[in-house]
Amino acid sequence: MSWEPNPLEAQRLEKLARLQEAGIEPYPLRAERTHTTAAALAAFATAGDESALPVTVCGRLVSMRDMGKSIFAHVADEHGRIQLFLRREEVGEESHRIFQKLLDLGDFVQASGVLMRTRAGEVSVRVSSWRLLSKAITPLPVAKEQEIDGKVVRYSAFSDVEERYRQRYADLAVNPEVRDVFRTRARLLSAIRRFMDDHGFLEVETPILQPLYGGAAARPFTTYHNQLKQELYLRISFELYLKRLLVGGLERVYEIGRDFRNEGVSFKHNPEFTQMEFYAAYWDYTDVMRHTEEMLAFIARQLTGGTQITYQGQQIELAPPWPRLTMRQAILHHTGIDYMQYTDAPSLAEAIRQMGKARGVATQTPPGASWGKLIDGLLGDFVEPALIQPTFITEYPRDISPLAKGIPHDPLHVERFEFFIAGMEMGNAFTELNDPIDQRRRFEMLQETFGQDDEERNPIDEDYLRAMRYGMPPNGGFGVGVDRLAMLFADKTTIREVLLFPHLRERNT
RNA sequence: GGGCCAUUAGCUCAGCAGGCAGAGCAGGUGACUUUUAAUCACUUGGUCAGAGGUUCGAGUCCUCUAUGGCCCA
Repeated sequence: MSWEPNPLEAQRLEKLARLQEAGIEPYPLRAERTHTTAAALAAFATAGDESALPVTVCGRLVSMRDMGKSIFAHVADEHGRIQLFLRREEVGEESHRIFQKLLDLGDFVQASGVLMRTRAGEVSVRVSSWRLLSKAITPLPVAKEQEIDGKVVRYSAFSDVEERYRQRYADLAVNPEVRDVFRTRARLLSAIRRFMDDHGFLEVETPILQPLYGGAAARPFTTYHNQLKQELYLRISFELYLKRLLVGGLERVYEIGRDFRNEGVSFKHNPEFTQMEFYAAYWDYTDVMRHTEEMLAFIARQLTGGTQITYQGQQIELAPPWPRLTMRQAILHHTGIDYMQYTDAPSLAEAIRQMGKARGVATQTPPGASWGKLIDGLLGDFVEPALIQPTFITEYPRDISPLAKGIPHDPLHVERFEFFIAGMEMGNAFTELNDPIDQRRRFEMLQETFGQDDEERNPIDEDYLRAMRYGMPPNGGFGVGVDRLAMLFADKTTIREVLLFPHLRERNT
């Protein structure tokens, strides 16, 4: 796709040429700045109105009011904006003329002068000299702002969702609150790291390109290494590599990184997403639960100062302990079905259909769905949306949990939990299976139970089984969707709002 | 995968009963010696998402396609 300047861009290219004719380099090598806009305003507040404090500020021109012999303009930098007050007699005829005629909103400038307060009361830089730092050719969708009772009201803001995602740079440039979302996200990541590091976990990085995929029920992206002549997969989880590290004697490990799943895109799914997984030797899933609730409370305190957050108008209390409910209790409570009365898939599917009919609600009983998948479906449809306050759902069906340790004397369940906040599944954890013989059996069972295209069916990873045969300490493992946590803490309802560059379908224009 | 809705100027949006494509902001020209959504005067700007159809005539009605949003699966 090549670029054909539109009329507005052509005008600016013309101005660019005239700037160059006037001997002005529109993209100079260096800039100088003594104060950010926020620092300048703070310094003025300290120094007082009569201080005539000299400053040099840099930023984008975001407003301009030409009064003839003087010009008022605002420059915005990352954290704020400040007004420039530019007078012809102070900067000189030519400089004034160039500012007036050849600058545009969106241009980066550097301005030096002393701080003063205008008649209208706004702290401003009384400009004695200025320089162009970067000429903007394409006009930003600049909106006008007005401050009403200390709140910034923006008019005609850039708000087309599709364009905001496709041109996130423009979105970030003109919608400062979008920048805040990603600051929140960064603080979330840093809080997670601090918490894990403080609890003796080692941060590691394992392969993204894998010869075999595994550790989750998902379809992978496939790629190819030309020189090795080898098919490779983008990882769908970190699990099997992190657990190899426990075999190697690293007792507490975690990884934060990208997983890739070749599946649908929705308000809570992006083909690549960020996951945090950890594994701790000598822990079981109850230890993991304790760690989980403490971690979330820690994150909340780091981000907000307290453990209570507001999500979409709902108060959510993250302080431990969180309620724990077995899968069986949860399903019974929300659907009236005690699935232990139907311990095979056909009878459970029938019970679900009956319940749906009786309640007049849609149910999902796809043919061939295993017992565990049916239960998981009930959880997603009837329980998950109701779990607004943080909740652990425990004791998952064995047939959908091939990497979790069974519960003694219970052939149908394993020591696993998922946790839910704001009606969203946030993470998944279990007492990890460390018996290599049982693990092989479980893998083989999946091969028999699930069809070739079923997402539950992963290839058998013989190298992983070999690692297990060397002896793996008992351990607890955990995975959390970082994007969903970011949604929670940024109070956003779609994953795209917390991803800088969310995946969108290609557009052929 | 299915249903509904949307797509009009750089941005935000009108336009419906089929009859000359509009507004505000941004842009241009000019005025203005402290304005702040500055103001005032004049003014430029469009493949009405794309393709096809109905019609004397389509931004408006129909079909298909593309992209996005919401709901369902």
